[in-house]
Amino acid sequence: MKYDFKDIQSRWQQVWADNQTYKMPNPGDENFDASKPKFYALDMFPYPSGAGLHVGHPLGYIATDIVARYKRATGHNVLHTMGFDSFGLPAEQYAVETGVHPRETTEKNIANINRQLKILGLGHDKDRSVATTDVEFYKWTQWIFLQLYNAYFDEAENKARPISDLVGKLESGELEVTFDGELIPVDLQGGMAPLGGDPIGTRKWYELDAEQQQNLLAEYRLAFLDEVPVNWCPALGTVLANEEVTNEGKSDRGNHPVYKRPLKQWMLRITAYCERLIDDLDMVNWPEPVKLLQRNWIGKSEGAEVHFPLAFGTAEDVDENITVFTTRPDTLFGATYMVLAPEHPLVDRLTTDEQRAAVTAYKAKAAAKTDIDRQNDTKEKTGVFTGSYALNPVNDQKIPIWTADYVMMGYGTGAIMAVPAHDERDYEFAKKFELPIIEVISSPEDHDINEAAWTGNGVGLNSENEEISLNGLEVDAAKHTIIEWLEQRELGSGTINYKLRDWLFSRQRYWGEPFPILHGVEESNAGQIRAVPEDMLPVMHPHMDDFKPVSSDDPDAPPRPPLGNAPDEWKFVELDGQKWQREFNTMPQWAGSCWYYLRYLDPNNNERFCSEEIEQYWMQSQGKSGQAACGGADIYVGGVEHAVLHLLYSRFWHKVLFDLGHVSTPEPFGRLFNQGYIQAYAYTDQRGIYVPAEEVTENDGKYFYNNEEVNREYGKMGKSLKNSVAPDEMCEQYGCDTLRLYEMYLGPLDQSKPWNTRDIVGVHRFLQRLWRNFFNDETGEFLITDDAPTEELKRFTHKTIKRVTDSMEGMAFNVAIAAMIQLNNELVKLDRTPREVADALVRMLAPFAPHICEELWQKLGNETSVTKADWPTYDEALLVEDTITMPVQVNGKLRAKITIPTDADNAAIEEAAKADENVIEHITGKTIRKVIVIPKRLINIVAN
RNA sequence: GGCUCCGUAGCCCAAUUGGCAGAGGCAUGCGACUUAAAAUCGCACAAGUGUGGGUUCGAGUCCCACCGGAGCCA
Repeated sequence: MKYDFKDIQSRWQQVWADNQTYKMPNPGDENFDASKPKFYALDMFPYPSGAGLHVGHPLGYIATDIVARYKRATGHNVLHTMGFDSFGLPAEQYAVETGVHPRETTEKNIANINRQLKILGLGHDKDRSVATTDVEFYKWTQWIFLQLYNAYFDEAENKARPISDLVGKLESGELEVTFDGELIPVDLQGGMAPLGGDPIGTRKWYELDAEQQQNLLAEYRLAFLDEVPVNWCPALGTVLANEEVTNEGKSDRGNHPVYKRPLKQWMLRITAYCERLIDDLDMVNWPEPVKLLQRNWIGKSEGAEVHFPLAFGTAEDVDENITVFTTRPDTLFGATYMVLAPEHPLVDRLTTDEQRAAVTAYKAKAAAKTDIDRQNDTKEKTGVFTGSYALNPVNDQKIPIWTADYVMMGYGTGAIMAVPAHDERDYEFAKKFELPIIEVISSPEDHDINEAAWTGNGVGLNSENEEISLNGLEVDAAKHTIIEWLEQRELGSGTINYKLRDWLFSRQRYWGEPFPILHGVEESNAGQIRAVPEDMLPVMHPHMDDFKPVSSDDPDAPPRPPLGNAPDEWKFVELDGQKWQREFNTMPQWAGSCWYYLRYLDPNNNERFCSEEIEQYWMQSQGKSGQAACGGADIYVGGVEHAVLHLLYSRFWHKVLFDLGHVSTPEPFGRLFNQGYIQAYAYTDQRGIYVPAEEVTENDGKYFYNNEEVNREYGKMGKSLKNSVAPDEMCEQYGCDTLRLYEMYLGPLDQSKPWNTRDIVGVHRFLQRLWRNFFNDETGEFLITDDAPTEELKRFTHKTIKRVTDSMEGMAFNVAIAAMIQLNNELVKLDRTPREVADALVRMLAPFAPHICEELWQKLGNETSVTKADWPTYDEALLVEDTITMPVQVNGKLRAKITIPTDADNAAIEEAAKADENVIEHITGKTIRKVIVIPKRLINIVAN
């Protein structure tokens, strides 16, 4: 009776499916045991690619599955399922090429991946699975978008609130509006606050017309339309996210040119949350590198805004200021010129007639460049003098104003003060255009300011006016001093700036969530925007035969989203007697993944995206050790490539939902774990093109494909390197228990490691040996005995339980497996396997290899499933030995080993050590300076 | 270029977190089974921890510099 993994595997998978073994009821459901603590095990859900899964994908899924099973065994209610991030470009591209509806392609791919996942024997609650393309799912994605649309960020409370609250405050007169659109609180008791009247003047809400009111609210909504420079790819007919644009400024797909162009787009005001997104990282149990990446991505920098008075042309009289943001206000005395981005609205006004032609030409040239090109440090700096000057507010020096494309409109204020002595880009620019370089921070002796800028620390020099001096001050002290002075003189102020931009949220695509937004198209509602009423959600996709976006070679051609070609019945809606046109943009792929983990909790709820009671049970920390205080999923496993985008976007959405009272925790993912990549050898031919790795043969250390020698490389497994190994084949050959074990046995989960198909046989042999410890291969005789194990084996078993338990807690699955192999190897030496040991081993191995363990569990005579079995416990008393062997060192070198009672005190240990012959030999004639005794570890005698 | 992480037997990895460098697996060698091979089983084999310095009674582990690899940002 051999170990027949195929039979065992298919039999038990069927039983589990029939019995709904992995179904997890919710609070309020039948069979829900409220006395158990909860555990929410979450995977980053996959995009259902047509290529299917390779062995790298399930690495995290298997790990999460093992954790989930372990937590069930240790008495938790465990929520564990898997869904699909199924909107996205490939299905749409396929639709463009073939006319097959993306939904059809998507569903086919999902079915294929579900088939692959099924083979792995993952214990998912299938009834909780969702796909972001499900109508019932994206209904709520649209609903959440409307929550954002109908909310604003209250700076005073540092949280989002319904926009109706803002309207209320405006209507009551609590807030008034300046002509800049800023909101000013009015002291209702004392009337207008500032004595002498307000120079700017304010208006009350009722003084604004409907359009002004709408525009004002748009300035505050968390979802808003704005004209921003975007990556516009006319050939694909869509805007692209930054990560979809290559370093060469071409589209990731198709290699078409991408241009920066201002377009009216939906934006999400994630920048309002910068501070909280940074601060709350302190609450989550995440890998430090990921926290660091998020902090850097948000990019908080403290600096100053400084107002520079402008002199138009050569005129001396100044009537306007320009504000720049700088992180180095301490270098203000070294500002020798200013630069405006070519798009800056002041450029035209500042340009003198003599410079007009040059500036206009330069602006056109800059507009044709990509951002990437403009930021590229290696490219030579370009720029043009506008003919106008500004005054440096610290010393009233007249400094020229230039326009140059190394300054971006999107960062800060689109204008900089240039300090060539202490900024590399400014330095290069100044050298090229022969602008003055004034050193204001001391540099080390070996640094020559005539050769390069000094960007490091130092003390101030050449920095004083009649009122202040920064000379001799360290950088930080100088910053504080100058900011204080600027604030006193109203020449500027200390500010905080963030690198993070608002989130560009619209795409010109078909296969994304349609926006629940309507635009007025009649005379009576022209220019108005309104939300689709909640009871009319979801806004479904229109039926279309042609999915092609309208592409063009002309960079100035307007975007024509595919939904614009939808039939009129879809495009136009009549509401309250007015005609409205639907929004034609769709949401980006990130939208659904921002909240899918909440839908898993309550996937069939028609009333709400998730019931409050259920959300609270699964998301809130119950104060168990290991749970993050901020609540959220108890473990979230995924690749580090989502460190910023997905994880930042979903934290943002979650916080908005939290502020508005829809969820009860400030963070979505209490604990994050990044699994490493699975890597494999890849091979390139003479042209540098990757060839299929599985068809490469080795001969004498050289590698051949089609009899041609190929070059061996190494990298992340995937389609692009043609080095994928499919899990299906591995399961076919060795069974999924072996595959699951091997993936975990490769090495630490968080490290990248190479896949070696030839190594897999090692863990397969382990399972075969395990099987033979239960059955005689030839006779089929059951080898389990009720006789008690020897004392020694009993101790070893308990030590193993401890090792495995500790390893499970630390996610060190490779170590846990090694410990079980060892215990199993001990059993191999025996004729019969004691039931007590077999029982513990099967319980421990079950999370890793559930199929074989279920089979063995039944053979041991159990009537319930091994998936319901408790985790074994160990007896502390059995871990302690009576005697212990301790190494004895003399001057740090190992000289002897002594065996002594475990409970011997330090004096006894020392005495025993000094009595050893070899030790005596090494200390004779020397003076003992010190004796270090570490109980149960070692003795070190220091003598000379 | 900046930041982060990682370098332990031929290969993948352990090492109670500063305490005897080796648990496990692969490969290799020998042996058993077999007509033979595969599969399976048994036994054996191996490095002083990338390099150089420092702290310490004691360093794979902590600190500094360098070398090599991976990732993120520019």
